[in-house]
Amino acid sequence: MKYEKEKLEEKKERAYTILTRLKKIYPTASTALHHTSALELLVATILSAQCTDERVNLVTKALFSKYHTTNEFADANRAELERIIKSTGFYRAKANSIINCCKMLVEKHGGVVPDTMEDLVKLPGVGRKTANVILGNFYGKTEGIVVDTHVKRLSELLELTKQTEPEKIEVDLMQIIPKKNWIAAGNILILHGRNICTARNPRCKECKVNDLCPSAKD
DNA sequence: CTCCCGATAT
DNA sequence: ATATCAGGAG
Repeated sequence: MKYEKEKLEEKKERAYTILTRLKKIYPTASTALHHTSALELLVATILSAQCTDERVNLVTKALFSKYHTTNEFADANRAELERIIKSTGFYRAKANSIINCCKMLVEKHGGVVPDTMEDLVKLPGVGRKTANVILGNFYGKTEGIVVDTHVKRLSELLELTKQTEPEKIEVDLMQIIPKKNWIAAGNILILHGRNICTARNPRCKECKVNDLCPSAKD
């Protein structure tokens, strides 16, 4: 709890310095999930739960060559869909989410993926994390910050928040990061989490912001 | 809080 | 063997 007494302004400045330095390492920070439409990004993001983006891209390559429209996903053969996405884990729940989600898109949104947080989180299998990914990376809208397992871990290690619940962490981050950087911030923290600040053996020596991290080890 | 769940690195 | 991977629902 090194930064327990840190003032809000100081925390904002530290966060800004951290993100500015990391931005230089990851200049083109954007989603690593392959997609050519909002629908594809939605499906890919649903599949990304507790699974590496690398594997998601492998699966979606086959998946998107078979299913193209919201209608096709809504009417998909459940067994076949499950078979294709099986290797991403949670495959029954994910197949359910994809099918039910696309059914709602067809029934209530004319088959189009909505571009507001309000509508997105009403979709089955879609929470704030998934909604923020779509809003930020496809529609160029910033209604929040993506808080996935990486952003959660780094925010806690860097003591940018004392919260442990993703939604509360997001509120804290939104308070200390300028809105125009919300999208980039999420993508940068995710990349740094994958490359350097890993969950198991974080490579703190190689970390360019270890001097600003109370959890850094040598 | 638990459950969903396969693949991979350690 | 075990922890972890772009979470969300009940």
